[in-house]
Amino acid sequence: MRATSIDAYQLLHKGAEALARAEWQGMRVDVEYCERSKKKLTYRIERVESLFNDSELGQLWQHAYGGKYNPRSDRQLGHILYDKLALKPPHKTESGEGSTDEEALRSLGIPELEYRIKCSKLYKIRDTYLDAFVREQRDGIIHPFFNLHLVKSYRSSSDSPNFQNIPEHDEEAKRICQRAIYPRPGHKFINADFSQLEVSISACYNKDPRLLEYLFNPNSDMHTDMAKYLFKLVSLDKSLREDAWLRFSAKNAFVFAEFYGSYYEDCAKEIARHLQLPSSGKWKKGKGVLLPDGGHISDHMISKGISRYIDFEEHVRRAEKDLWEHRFPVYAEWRKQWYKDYEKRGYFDLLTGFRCQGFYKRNEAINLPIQGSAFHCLLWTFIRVDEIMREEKWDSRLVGEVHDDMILDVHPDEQEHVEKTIQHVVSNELPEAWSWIAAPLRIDIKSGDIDGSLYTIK
DNA sequence: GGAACTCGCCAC
DNA sequence: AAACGTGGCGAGTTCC
Repeated sequence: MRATSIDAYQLLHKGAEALARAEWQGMRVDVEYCERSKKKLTYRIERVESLFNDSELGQLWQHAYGGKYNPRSDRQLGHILYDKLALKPPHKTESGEGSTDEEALRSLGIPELEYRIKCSKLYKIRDTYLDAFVREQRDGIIHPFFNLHLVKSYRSSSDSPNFQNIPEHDEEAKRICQRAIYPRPGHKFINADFSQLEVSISACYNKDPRLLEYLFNPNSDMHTDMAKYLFKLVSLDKSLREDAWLRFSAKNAFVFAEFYGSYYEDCAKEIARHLQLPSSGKWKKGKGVLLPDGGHISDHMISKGISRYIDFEEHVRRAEKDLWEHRFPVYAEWRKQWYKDYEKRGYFDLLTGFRCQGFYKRNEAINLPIQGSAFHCLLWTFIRVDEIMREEKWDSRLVGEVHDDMILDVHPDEQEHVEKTIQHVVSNELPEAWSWIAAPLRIDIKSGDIDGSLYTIK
């Protein structure tokens, strides 16, 4: 890829400078806390690991490997489970070996494997995150790098330490890791993230009227609508925990998967996994996740005539057809034409002024411009906020970025002004600078406590 | 003893 | 034919 305009070149040049200033600023690490937590984790690991070692499976493994026994080795575990005990692997890895990931171990139904799963999670927190924070900090400050020259899709990446993969979804991992990072004394973190940025950007490329309608109407919600179709529901209230889960499945295992180029067989399998229903054979009553009325999803699906997995797969096939033929036909046509044009010309152009030339697989050619341009919106905003920050001599600082999300270390007295400035840049300056932006861009701002860690942001 | 590989898992 | 896109990184393992 290369920049095809001065503006595009400037975006990367100024972006690199603005990100370098954020790197220079850095974030405080509570080193003492990290060391305490690492010790605690080590104790917990020892305890859980010894429970595993004493279990039947642990004993068998130790006898098989003797002095070479290593409870952290996936390969040894795979050999014990799938060769020695001749269990059937629930699924295989890329290279065709029996998988030993969490899901595979779970579905084997061997209780002591829960100890092994727990240990892996604790090791991950200790060795990937806390270790890196301590190793990378200088005088109590980490300076994560934000790179603009490494990623195929012209997003950014981060390393040393990687600020872009700090746990967010696993509550325990999130708490332990995010409590290590602090703003400057007397300051607080704020988090400004674009809501559904990639969907908005895809609409800028495909101009699908139905997609734009969803984006312009804040009361509509395509994931709720899709969930109703997929699960044959008359109504769905996403404020209810059970319904929210169905919406989550429709969104991530179907809508986004399809948008990224997946197909109905894989989507059906993934949705079944979300629902905790088998991906083969007949579906029995009283199985799977619960519905708000207290019943099981399997009962509901059976009552709607879907009593076998293959019936469900067929239903998802219809949903896929419905998605592309009725809901978003213009989007579907754009994908077809976009790839056809790329095959003919050997390159494609991003709306942000970059030309991508070379070999791209179909899904890459379709996804890359969307991912890239979405990140470029973040970068443009980051540069502009950085510029205003310096012009107006803020005490507040930009400190990081996670693809569609900016992190600032702000002085409480400036918070209101900082937030207003960001909103102004996104809703006024950015659409004015880039007239191709055809969908509304919204940014949500969350705030941490004064002297509070990343974990306090909400 | 380091490079390169696989596997698994964290993020968007 | 492929079949969900983009990364970083740690541990274990194998190759040279």
